[in-house]
Amino acid sequence: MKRNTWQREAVRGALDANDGFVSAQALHSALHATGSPIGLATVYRALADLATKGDADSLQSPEGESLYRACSTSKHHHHLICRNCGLTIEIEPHAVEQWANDVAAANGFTQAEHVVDVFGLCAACSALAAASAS
Amino acid sequence: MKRNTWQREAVRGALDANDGFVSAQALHSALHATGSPIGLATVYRALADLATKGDADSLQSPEGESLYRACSTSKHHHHLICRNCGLTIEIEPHAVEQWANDVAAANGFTQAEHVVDVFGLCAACSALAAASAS
DNA sequence: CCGTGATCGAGAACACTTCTCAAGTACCAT
DNA sequence: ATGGTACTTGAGAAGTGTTCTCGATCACGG
Repeated sequence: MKRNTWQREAVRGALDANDGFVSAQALHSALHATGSPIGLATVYRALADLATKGDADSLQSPEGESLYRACSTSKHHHHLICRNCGLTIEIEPHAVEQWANDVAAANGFTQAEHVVDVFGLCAACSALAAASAS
Repeated sequence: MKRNTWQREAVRGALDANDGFVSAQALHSALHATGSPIGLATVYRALADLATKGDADSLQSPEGESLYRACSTSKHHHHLICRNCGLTIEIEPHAVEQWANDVAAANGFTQAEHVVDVFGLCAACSALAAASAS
């Protein structure tokens, strides 16, 4: 039995308000900044729940943090993430899905899951990088 | 200036002796098991160095550990990893490389890097899972 | 063989996440 | 509306993995 608490709503709201991936800690800070006395443990729980229900994506940042993002669809999909500004674009990798399954099957693997995320610099950040590099 | 110490050799050796990805902690334990009094900090340092020089791959396990693997080639490639036994197969994702670049370019991204790893159950572990599930 | 300074190692320090448990409270039935 | 129940919360402790500190050590060049 799941209850509807304002804390859960707050977490979901904070996640929705954010375009890119955010860490649990950042989300907690953000919520506190708005005056919510929500606890860190609760944020983690809420995020875990959202991720489980498919309402949020989670991935590991290279630094080892767990990052979360509101997910408009619970369908399987992947991301194109700007390394600099965090801008995230959802992508639909039909080809990759197929490929991953093929590769897995060819090697006798079952229950294949794949981690496919593309990191790069978005157009804006690319321009900035080029400018500062010159 | 880099020195050649037996500790570094030991770490590299232990990594080579292993087929799949291993955690830094596991590597440290393995080394201790062989009698090396090597320190955990040193293992981390050596692994970080190897990864930096391109002699080792590193990736984050879903649990957040850093996993390392000796890398025969410093060429870009990906992995098919058994979730159960750790068996790792290197795969050559021509199609995916192309796709990743296309997607990145289509969205104005530059310097695209991608994380493409497929997790699953290898043939042997699949059989085991099926047997225990029934 | 010596001196220098990079490296080692044990443990402390850190960051992130999960767990504990008493107190609070949303929900259902009445 | 009221009461009971048990899920949820929150503060801090605990746990885990990684990095840092710093004196001691040891590889390497001379």
